[in-house]
Amino acid sequence: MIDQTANLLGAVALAVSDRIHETAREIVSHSGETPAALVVIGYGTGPSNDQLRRTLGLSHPGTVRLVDRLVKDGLVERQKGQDRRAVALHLTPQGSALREQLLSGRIAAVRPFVDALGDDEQTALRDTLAAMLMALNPNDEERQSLCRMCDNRVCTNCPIPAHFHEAD
Amino acid sequence: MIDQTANLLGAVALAVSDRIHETAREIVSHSGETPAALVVIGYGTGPSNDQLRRTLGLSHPGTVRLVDRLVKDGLVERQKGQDRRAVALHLTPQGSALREQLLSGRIAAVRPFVDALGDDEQTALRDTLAAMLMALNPNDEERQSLCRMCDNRVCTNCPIPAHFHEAD
DNA sequence: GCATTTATGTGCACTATGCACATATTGTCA
DNA sequence: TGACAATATGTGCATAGTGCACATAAATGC
Repeated sequence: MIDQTANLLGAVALAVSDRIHETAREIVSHSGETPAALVVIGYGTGPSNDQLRRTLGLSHPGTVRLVDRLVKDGLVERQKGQDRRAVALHLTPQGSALREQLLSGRIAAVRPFVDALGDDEQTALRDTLAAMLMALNPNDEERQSLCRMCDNRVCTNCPIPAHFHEAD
Repeated sequence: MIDQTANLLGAVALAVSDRIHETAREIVSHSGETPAALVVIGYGTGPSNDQLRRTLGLSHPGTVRLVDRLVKDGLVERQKGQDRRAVALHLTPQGSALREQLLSGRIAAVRPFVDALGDDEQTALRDTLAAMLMALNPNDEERQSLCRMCDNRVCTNCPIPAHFHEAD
C-alpha cells in the first residue's frame, strides 16, 4: 500500500516538476538551476557564491558560470560582501521583475493540480504536505535547498522548522 | 489558500524529484531522460525512436543519441520493427536488470515521504493523488509521458483513464 | 609572520540536447 | 506506374550547463 502511494506521489511529482520547468523555461532563457538561483538571490540576503552553490547543489565552478550568465543578462549584480574576497549577489530591477514572473508562473503551473480537489480535500492535502516536509527535518542548508523555488509571497508560515531562528 | 497549498505541493514535488534524480544517477551513469528511456523501453512494447521521442519530450536527434548511448552501454538493442525504416527498441538482459534497480530505487526514494504519515493519511493521500492525476485527463501520448518513470510492478490499477483501451 | 583555510575565478573537457540536413522507406494519387 | 509527399531514422555541427584541476586573493590561527 505504501508503495502504491509512493508510485503515485512519484508520478505527481514528475508531472508538477515538468510543468514548473516548462513554465520557467518560457520566462528565463536558461535552464538547469538558473531559475532557482534567481529565486534564491531574490530573497535579498546577498548570498555569496558559496552559499548559493550549497543551496543549488552545484559545484563551485558551475555556480560561478551560472552567475556569469545572470550578470551578463543584466539580472544579477556582484556587490562587495563583508569580506574583501566574498561576493554578495543581488538582483537588478530586471532580475527582480523576472523573479516575480517566475514565482507567479510556478504557482500558476501547480494551481490546476490543487484546483481539481474539493475544499476539504485541499485542506487535508495542505496538512499532509506540511507533515511530509516537517518529517524531512532538514538542517538549514537542506532547508534552503528544499525551498529554493518557494514563493515567499505565498509561504507566510512555512511548516519546516527553521533552525536558524534558534541561532538568533 | 489554494496558492499556499500549491506552493507546498511545488516544494514537495521538487524534493521528491531531487531524490529520484539522485537515486537514478547512482544507478545509471547518465542523466537527463536516460533513466526514463530505460523504463519506457522496458515496458516491452518495442517502441520506435519516434514513439520514444514523444514520450520523453525530446527532439528526434536527441532521442537517437540517447539510444546510441544505451546501445553502446549494452542496455538496449535496436531490432527490426514492422517497417523496414522503423526500429523496435528492446532492453537487453543487462538493461532489464538496471531497469529493475531504477524502479526499486525510485520507490525507495519516495517511500520516506509516505512513511511519515499515518495509515489514514496515507490512504487519503493516495486517493487525492489519484484524483489529481485523473483531473489531468491526458491523451494517450500525455499519459505515457506522465507514466514514463512509473513502476508497473506496483501500479496495478493506474487511476489515469487509458484511452487506448477504448481503441481495442 | 607563515601555513592553513576560505572564497572566488579560469582553462579545459564532457554530457545532454537541438537545428539543419541527408537518406531510406512507405503511402498516395493522377 | 511514376512522381511526390509523408514517415522514420541517422549525422554534422553547435550550444548550454556543468564538473575537475588548477590558480589566485583574502582571512585566520598558531
